[in-house]
Amino acid sequence: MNQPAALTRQEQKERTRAALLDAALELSHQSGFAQISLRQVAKQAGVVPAAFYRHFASMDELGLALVERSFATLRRMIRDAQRDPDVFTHIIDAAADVLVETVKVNKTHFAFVARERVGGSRAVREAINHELDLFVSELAVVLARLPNIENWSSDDVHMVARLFVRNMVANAEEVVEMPDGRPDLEAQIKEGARRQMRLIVLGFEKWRS
Amino acid sequence: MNQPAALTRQEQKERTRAALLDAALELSHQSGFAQISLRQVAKQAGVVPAAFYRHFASMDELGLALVERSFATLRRMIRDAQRDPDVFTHIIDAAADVLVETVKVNKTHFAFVARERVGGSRAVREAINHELDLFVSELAVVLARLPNIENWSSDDVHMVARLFVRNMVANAEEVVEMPDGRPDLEAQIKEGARRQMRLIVLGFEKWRS
DNA sequence: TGTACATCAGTGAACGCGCGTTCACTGATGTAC
DNA sequence: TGTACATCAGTGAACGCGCGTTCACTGATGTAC
Repeated sequence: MNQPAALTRQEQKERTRAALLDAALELSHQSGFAQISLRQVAKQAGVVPAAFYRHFASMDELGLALVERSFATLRRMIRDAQRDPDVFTHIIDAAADVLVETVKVNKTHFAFVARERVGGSRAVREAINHELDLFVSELAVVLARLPNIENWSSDDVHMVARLFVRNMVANAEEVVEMPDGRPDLEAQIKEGARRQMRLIVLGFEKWRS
Repeated sequence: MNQPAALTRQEQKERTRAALLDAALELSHQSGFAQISLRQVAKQAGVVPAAFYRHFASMDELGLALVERSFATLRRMIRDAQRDPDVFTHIIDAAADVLVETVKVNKTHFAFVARERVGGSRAVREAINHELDLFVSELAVVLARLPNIENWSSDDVHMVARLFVRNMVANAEEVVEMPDGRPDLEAQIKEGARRQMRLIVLGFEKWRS
């Protein structure tokens, strides 16, 4: 009969930090990160308000940590999608499925990004837009390998990547706002995303810059 | 030498109401409507906090009045665009120009819509999304008259209208965040909007539901 | 293994502040005669 | 036109509350010997 291994100080600190991040994410789901207070976050995480300062200097700093965590999820999504060989043969159906599935599983992260991209504090907003720009560039690299796009100017490829990311963000917003237990709505959003992407891709063939 | 005509009670009340709305719009430009306080709005409008209640029961009610005012601007835009005969011959260039120009002139209204659409309180958010849905339907009616779209299903026309409105909102966000006195950036956004719309329209010809 | 000291994550009380809301009021505008 | 009363937009003081931040503290974990 061993004692349950006591946590080291470091482990315990890490847990509290994670609890604060989770608390902020959950609370901001209702009303937006900018509306929640340090005291609410501390209470939800089960610590006293002053303890907050052992982990973050301000709510803004916690917000930036959340941006980082949320985009780690997004990057994992695109990396997985690239590894899947179907993506290049059935790129559109795959993208629609992956989008809806990933967003559903990581609802809180996507909701955070969608909300704070426009409504957040300056620091949080800028961090998110920077990450989205990086994301557009990554997608542009993937797109540049597609048959009809090979010879486009890099400006044009970037434009298409922005068009896709915008619609991805917009569709993610819809999934996020979807009430639970409505598979019909989910199918509808997925179908809409698929059609929009198909329409855009149809334009590829005839494009002249 | 006449006395300057004294304002009637009604006129004076109307002025204060407008001052409160303007104050809220201006203050929310910095940090978002949900972050500003009733007291800040009253101060900026030059009245005592208690006077606020002679005009609105709460900040939420003022927010809904702002949604209404902002969409009146948007509706005027689309109505003007339809009256212009060039719109059907050069629909894309015209749309890009009208978009950028109108947004520039009505920056505060567009900024309000873009921000509060996702970041606002539930009531404000829902009011904006409802107005945007109406806007999509209006645009669908216009699009249905275009050559390659005539025979599409109404579902498909709606899908395209959503695609356009989404990109319009996204482009409006960019114009709103554009620093003053950067005509180069403005031209860049306009050109980007134009290309995206052209790409989408190219897909029209080949579309099979 | 045992002891003495150092570290430091989390505590709890206190602070001054801006908040939304209430209330009785004031005094200019409006109305009836 | 003049008078007496009614209306009501805006006032100013007061309230209780949650906020972010500070501070000296506690006591478990970590370290040196």
